[in-house]
Amino acid sequence: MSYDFLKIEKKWQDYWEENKTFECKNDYTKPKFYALVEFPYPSGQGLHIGHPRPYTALDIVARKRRMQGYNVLFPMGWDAFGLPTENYAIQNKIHPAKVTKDNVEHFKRQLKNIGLSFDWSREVNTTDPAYFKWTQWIFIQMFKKGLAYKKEMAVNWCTSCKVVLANEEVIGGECERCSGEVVRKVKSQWMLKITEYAERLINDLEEVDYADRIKASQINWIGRSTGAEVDFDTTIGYKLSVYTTRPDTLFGATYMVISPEHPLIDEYSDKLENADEIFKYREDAMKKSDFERTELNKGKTGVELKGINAINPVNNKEIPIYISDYVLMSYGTGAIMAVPAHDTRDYEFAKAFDLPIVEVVSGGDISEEAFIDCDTGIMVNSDFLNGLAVEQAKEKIIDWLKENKKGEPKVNYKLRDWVFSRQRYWGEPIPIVHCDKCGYVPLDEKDLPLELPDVDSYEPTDTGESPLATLESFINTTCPKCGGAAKRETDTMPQWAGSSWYFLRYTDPHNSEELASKEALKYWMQVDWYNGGMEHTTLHLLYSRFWHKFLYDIGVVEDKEPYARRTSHGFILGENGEKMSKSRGNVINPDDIIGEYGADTLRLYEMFIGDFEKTAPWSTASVKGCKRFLERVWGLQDILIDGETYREEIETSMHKTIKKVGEDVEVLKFNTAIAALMSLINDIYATKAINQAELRTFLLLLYPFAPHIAEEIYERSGFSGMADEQSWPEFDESKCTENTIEIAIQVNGRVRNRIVVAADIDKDNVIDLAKSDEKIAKEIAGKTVIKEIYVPGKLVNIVAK
RNA sequence: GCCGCUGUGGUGGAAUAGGCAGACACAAGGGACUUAAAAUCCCUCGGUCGAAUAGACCGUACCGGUUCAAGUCCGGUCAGCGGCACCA
Repeated sequence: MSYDFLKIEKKWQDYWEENKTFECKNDYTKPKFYALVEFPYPSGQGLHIGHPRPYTALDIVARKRRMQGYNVLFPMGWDAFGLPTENYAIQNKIHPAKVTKDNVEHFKRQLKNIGLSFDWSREVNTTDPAYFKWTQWIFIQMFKKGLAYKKEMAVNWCTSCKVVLANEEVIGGECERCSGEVVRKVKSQWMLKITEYAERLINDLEEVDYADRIKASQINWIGRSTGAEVDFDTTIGYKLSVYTTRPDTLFGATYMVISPEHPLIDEYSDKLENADEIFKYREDAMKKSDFERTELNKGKTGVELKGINAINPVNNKEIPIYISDYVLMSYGTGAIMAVPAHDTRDYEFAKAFDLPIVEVVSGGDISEEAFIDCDTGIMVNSDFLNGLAVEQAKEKIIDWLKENKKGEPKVNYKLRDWVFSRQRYWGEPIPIVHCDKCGYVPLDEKDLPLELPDVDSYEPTDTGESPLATLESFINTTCPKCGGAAKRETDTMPQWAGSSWYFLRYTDPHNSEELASKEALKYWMQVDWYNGGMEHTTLHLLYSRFWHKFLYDIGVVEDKEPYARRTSHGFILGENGEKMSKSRGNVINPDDIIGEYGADTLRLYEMFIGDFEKTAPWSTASVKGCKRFLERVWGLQDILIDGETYREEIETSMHKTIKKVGEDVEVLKFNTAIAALMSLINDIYATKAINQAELRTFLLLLYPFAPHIAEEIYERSGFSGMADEQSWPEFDESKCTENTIEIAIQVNGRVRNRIVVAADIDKDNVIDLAKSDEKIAKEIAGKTVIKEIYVPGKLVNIVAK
């Protein structure tokens, strides 16, 4: 009987579906485990070979947890709003809902072919009105709390997608999705005040178990810095505030710079002697995209504000003010004090405009470059700060600023509010109307969901308006507050909206009264283990933490943080080590691999390919190794003998492997767990037999990794019940070590021989044995032994001179 | 520039908390079986010297240090990957 994987896999997949094997119990008395993988965007291309890697990993965890007695929630759904679907719909003149439905079906079939143990009864879809009703509901709650607001602002506009992008979606001046050119455009946009949560988003990372690299990049992205806001008087009476992280260098501030958008320019244009020149500079700067403005190695440009000077508060010296595009309106106050001696950019600007450079921290050579080092410098040319170290000077100057009412300590963040509107069709409609009398008014909650209307054309418009804006019947409505005529918001939400809370919906997906019941949320949350891509660290992961914290604040959820543990997988690259893509011609289709080698082989290979957290190149040749292993597993049936306890010659191997596999799964070392199973099967074949007790344990260890073959052999061997209902095997620590061990004997750190000794031998005995060994005796003859080291179970080192 | 990560055989990768480097695989070579091929099984497989499965030396990007002992710790250098980037 050969290993007919196609037949076996089909058989068990059908069985699991018919018997609803993986639907989790609504038994809230059992211990729970919530395993979560990021739900995919169901693109037209179908499943990518990268998808099964994280899915299989948590499938292994989920299956193991079920065997360990947990009530496991391992759900799956669809993050289905999005541009590719909309674009496909436009090109092919099919409704995006239909495209979505087809793609979902395709994805679902592919996922089922991998044998993942998802609870499909809890499937969610972000484009389902019954789902996005609650996305809209959350938005309205945010609006009511003042966290959603509309603002006229310069935004990132993708000229190709014809849509506004969040800062997070702009990569090196290009659109994250289509690589199209991104320019600045002033538009009125819905914004979410994520900045209000910046501090908590950093601080609460201490409460969760995320991989360090994930925490680090979130902290980096939020970009907290501490310093002071300092007020400078000007010769026209305007108070010019700046933010600085180096208030200690205040005596070195020899000029100031404001950003081109700074309100001072319009307010006091009549005082400017060179207003024309300044307005011209501003116009040029506004035309450029953020990327152009911040492009590397660009020389500093700017124009002096003639007719206005600033006054340095610490020494009352008059200093000039410049306008320059290296100062951004969106950070701090949009103005800076320039300390050229101790800031690289200011240094560069001062050199270009021949401005004075005054050293206030000694220790560098300011004739060569700005001196930045805060740790070693001593204050000079700074009156009452002279002689202090930088840190002391910071404290002292802040005290001085407070006393003299010239400034105060201040914390700043790089994080900006989240641009939340998109001018596209295929997204959640924003449930707000604009009434001339009442302003922006949210829909009544009983009128949710606000569904997408049917339109003839989903085409984006060059005017920057949503396709919905052309639909009079949709736009014109009545104000929920006053009943008067009002107009609907026509922008839709970004793709990140639906994924910001989907993990909550899984706990109670069919609830029509609430986003999920209190009991379900209380029982299932937090997510115990969430795995997803590194690329979502500063987008989805941060956004969903923000939403969850908001829901915590309004009493919907009980935990401050949604995810107790977050891990990240590496990408799978093409065989040539490059990113897989159609244009490179190195795409591997999971369906092909399953057809040729089977789902169990695919699962095993994706886990065996390398360190789970690192990228790994695909190798079809190596897939065969995993297939061979499963063939050998199948072959165990031919050498099966009777026996209800482990045979002596294999006992230690059995116990060691149970321990190793169990531990490795918990720390993402799936590759070495599989290696351990391979070693065990090699040991078993070396004995030319396997007994029933051994086979049963082996199958249970294999089951989470390769469930179809494990279940099949389990059944054929006549063991009771199903593999997935059995308890995870246990090991006996005392049986994990051999009775006798081989230890290495080193002389002066070099291995000279190996001897076999009893495992529990003591130091004196083993060293006597080592020294009496013929080779070792020869090595140390005529020398004085200085030191004798015994590392139990490993080696002896004799140091001799 | 800043933050994070990585550097080990022909390849993917192992190596608890400093203790025998190269587990487990892939590829390659040799052999068995076969009319033949595939599959399977057995053997070899870091380098140099060597007839050797005797033995010795070298070897975890590079230079140095700590230690009885370093892939692992410390200091420095180089290379690559990812992220951020005129953030004051």
